[in-house]
Amino acid sequence: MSMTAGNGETGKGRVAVLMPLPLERAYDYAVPDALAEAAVPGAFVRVPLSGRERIGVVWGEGGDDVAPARLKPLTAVLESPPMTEPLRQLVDWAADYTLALPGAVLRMAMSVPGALEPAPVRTAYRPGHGAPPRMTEARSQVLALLQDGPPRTAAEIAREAGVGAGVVRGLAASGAIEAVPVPEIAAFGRPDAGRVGPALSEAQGAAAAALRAAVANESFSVTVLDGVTGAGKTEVYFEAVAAALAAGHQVLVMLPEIALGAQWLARFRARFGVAPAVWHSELGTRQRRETWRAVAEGRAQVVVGARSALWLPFRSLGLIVVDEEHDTAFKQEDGVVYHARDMAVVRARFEGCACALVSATPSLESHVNVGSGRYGRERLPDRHGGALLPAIETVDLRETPPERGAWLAPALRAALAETLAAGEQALLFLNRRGYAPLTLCRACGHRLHCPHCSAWLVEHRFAGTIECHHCGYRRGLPEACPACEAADSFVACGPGVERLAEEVDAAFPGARWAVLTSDTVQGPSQMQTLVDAVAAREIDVLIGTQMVAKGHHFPQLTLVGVVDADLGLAGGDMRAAERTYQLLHQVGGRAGRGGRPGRVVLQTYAPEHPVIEALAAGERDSFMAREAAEREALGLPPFGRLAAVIASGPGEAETQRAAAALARLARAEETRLGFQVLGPAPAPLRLLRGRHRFRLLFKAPRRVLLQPHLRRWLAGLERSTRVRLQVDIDPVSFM
DNA sequence: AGCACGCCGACT
DNA sequence: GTCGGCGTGCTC
Repeated sequence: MSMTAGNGETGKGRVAVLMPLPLERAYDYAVPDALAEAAVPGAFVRVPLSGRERIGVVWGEGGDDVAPARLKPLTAVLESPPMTEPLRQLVDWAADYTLALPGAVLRMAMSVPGALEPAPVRTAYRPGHGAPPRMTEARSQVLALLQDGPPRTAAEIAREAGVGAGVVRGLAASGAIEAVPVPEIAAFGRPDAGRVGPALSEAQGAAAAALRAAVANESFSVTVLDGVTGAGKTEVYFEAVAAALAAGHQVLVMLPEIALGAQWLARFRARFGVAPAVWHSELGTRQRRETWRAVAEGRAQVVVGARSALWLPFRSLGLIVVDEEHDTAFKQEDGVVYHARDMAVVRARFEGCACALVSATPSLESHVNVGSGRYGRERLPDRHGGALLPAIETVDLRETPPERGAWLAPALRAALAETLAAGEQALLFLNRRGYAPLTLCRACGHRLHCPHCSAWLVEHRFAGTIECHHCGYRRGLPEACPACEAADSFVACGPGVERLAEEVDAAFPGARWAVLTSDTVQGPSQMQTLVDAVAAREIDVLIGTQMVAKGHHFPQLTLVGVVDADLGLAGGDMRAAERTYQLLHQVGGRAGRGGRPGRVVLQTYAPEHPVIEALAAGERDSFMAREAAEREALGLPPFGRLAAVIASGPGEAETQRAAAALARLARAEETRLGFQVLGPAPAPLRLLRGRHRFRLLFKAPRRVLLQPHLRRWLAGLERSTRVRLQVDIDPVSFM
């Protein structure tokens, strides 16, 4: 039930209401006297907007620029707990920082259909007083089921008793079971903070104590928890989770979606006795609604989720954990462009709580923040439980190349043979989906490219298709070359995971292999099936893209072969080296757990590259220091500021004109402001989904803020309305 | 985001 | 002569 305005009562007050719509600002509404008390800042309210009712949030005092006569009154204040001040501050801050419309940011914090309506009432059944005219096997099963346990819905009864829906209907009609309304309130187990955790090593104990102290402070702090894969970081931050729970606070744990699997949940359950609430893109509407409500009402105490969990309506956060902190999946690239790790730190600041950034390979940003003293750091030096770190070898492909038409060099083949002979498991890592990255016509050299993007089509031989990896375009491999009409003339160039599987199959007959990519594994449940198959030793060789690198542990795996260690370095953006280091380190971390020493073989054409040398020597800190020095010299983040603007539109010329016009506006003030404007240049993906794209890059010293000027220029820019301008503050991708 | 208003092609 | 395409503009 919600409070509703009585007839014609109009109070004198007015409030600003922000709506989850792409509007420039909050709109003012009159507050009827009857609602004055309930319409506090943060309250969810129902308001009229262009003839429809909308739900918005009271954002503050109204202004005086809209004439009182034009104001419409609030129609209702909803029962839902008001949005807390820290979350409202975060919405404002994020909109200001990313140049997004505040309403667009607010949408992320309340885009849960139905969550603000009263909990729907479902019809459940319990044993009634009547007796069915005729007793059947199915009917007695239903009655027996309902004798114990709570009332259940018709669908639940049918499923649990293994009977048809008609049986339930018949019993209800006869009065043998009785309908009762049950509000839809999902139960979330209370994690037991008092349970005794696993024994911690000395280093773990020290790190856990530091994190517990940070939580106990009940004030903003950021701690980087830095430890190699298998060092037991999760158990350490679980201690901080326990401390926050014991103090009566909620906890948010953010993970890249792909790492949010059964393994993590099982560890949580082992520590706290129940499963946490989970939040990710695959959640159904009902679960979303129930979880959102449970978080807002404080019934869900720990939420583990992907980046969108950042916007959940926690009442009282005591700790935010960002696990795999370095992962670029935390950067949202469409809609509101933001980095969930950075935004998590900001939320912790507004909430006045502790934040832990967890990684085996912390981002350069975190390294620098530790160095400057802004963040604390706890290190875990060793693999917990005595497992040895893997030995890393490099194979110089210039000296010992694979056979023609093969992609595994002799050394890696030999290592694979040894591993298989020993009855152990191996992982081959290649960050390329499909059969081959490029398919061309042997007769005329024509390359198959996407009709909507400036990208090659990738052959997926297992599926019998060619696909664009950027827009989802897909078709069968043509019989004849579209250019010269030669038949059966296509030839695959370069390796993809499918081609690798073919090679493994030919070289090691009888070896059981599986390919793990986003094509073969669609969601958490399929991932779990595969992880279980590996654990059950039903698979000898796992062949995968970066999906294998994250979050899943394969205890029997003793060999990791990186087929093309140079792959990530080719693009050459400022984070290429850092990212490659993180990815390969993480892949290597899959090897040799559970007591067996692991072995990592890196195939490379550039063994002298700093990334490869650092990986082979295990010299992470000096590598990161070098990277930092390089970025500092160039004035790049985190030492300087960077913003990218992508202009995109259906027409190439008008798109370029808009980008050029923005560059002109900015260049007029370049010197005065200390900016550097680069571009416009065609984006690496110059055509995406039928839109032409041009990039501009704005660089500034750290002390200069880019946003106010960008905002000014964008507002004054004359352009075709077909051209969209997307701002990306602190860009991660340079495509 | 919706939804209405407003000017140019293929239908009864 | 109309129905309907979606470009443009507005919502307190």
